[in-house]
Amino acid sequence: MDASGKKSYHHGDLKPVLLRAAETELANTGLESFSLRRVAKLAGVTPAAPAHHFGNTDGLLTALAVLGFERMLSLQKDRQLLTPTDPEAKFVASGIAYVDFAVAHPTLFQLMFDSQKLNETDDMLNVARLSAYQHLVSNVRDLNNTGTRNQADVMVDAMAAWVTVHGLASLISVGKTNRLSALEAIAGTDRNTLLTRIILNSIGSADHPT
Amino acid sequence: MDASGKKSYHHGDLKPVLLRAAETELANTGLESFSLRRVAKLAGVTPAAPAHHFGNTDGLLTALAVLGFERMLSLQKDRQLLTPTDPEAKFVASGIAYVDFAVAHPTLFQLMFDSQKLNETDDMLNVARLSAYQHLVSNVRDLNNTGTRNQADVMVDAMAAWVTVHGLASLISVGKTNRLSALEAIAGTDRNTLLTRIILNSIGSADHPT
DNA sequence: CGTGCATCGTAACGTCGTCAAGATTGAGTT
DNA sequence: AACTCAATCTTGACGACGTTACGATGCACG
Repeated sequence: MDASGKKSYHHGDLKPVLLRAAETELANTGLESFSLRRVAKLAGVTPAAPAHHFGNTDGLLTALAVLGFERMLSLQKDRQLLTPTDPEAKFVASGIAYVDFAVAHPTLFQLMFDSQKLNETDDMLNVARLSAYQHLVSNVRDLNNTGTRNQADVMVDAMAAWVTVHGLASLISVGKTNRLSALEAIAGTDRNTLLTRIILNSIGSADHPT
Repeated sequence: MDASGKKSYHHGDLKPVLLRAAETELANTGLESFSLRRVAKLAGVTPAAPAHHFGNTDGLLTALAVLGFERMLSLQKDRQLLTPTDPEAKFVASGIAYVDFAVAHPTLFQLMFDSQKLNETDDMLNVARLSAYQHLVSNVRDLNNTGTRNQADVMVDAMAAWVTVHGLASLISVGKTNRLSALEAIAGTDRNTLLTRIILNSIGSADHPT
């Protein structure tokens, strides 16, 4: 578009506009009813325009998932900067950020982890996933106070922590959109206390509060 | 149909046939590309036939999800019958059955927990979900050896266990269809040992092997 | 000032879910 | 045993969907 804001034949920077429109479409109608035509209408272009930038719908959703992974990772890192240097506290902060991201963007979280429409051969996607995973492993590696000696134990602990945090994020976030049973206990006042206890238990940190 | 197996105008018991066809369609093409017309073609009827039995696509998927919950719960109970009377062993067996079901039927598992196409007001669905949840709570309640005194602690432990098992099931099952990073360590020979350790950690059972 | 090419619109195709209306059959009644 | 009627399934159609081929447009570059 030109400086006056009027639309010309060539949009100019349609790509980020399409990504933003796709995110609102995903947030509004969910993943399973995602419509590319509505995204195009939201962006003010015809339904065939996105094909030139993303190939097809899967390409657009894959690019959106990459953005999601990057944003989730940066949220985790930002949250850790507000945390004391205690490695355990940083580890927990990253896990809670994981959950908070899933609650804030449930359908995007579902796209990132549960969708079959993602282009698995996409390099950006695999890089984003790998760096998110490496951040987790790095956090677990810093926790060499308990019993994480060799490489295998670090991997097992990282797996256990990831699994627990992902289960928390998944069940709580779908409880936002759908209606699951009796998960409001975690949404109570001492939410962070509860989450911390569950996350630390996953790696066998032997502290028994109460 | 009549005794000779020929199809008449009235199918007779189309409902279970449609459910079986929907399950194979779900297993073949996944949840996000599920096609009701293909289900009808698989069942040998026209695309409008399912409407008389399930209303619309969401109704069919909801009925299929109910079947999934019932089958998963019976698998958990069957697995527990092959387990010694130790409450902790029974608890772990139920969790591993949860994971095994998700691995055996990844798209059905996704439909049951992550889909937005389910009719949340359906009574059968809510009954099936509630009974599955009550089975978990009952199992956790039997573990009153560690520190599960009052009702609140039982609920928190049940939540923590569910979250961990669900995270395991979710990440491992999507690793079956998609391609996730470095989750094959759990699929090794000592898989059950690893799963047991992770599940028991979730409820703060303080045993440190290795 | 042209020219080439990326960008976007137009028009169309096949598939999708769903609905209204008609055909068909089995079950219940007398 | 003949009739009635409601349930079951088909037919035909509608709008929305993703995708493609082809034409229009205009920016970057010579």
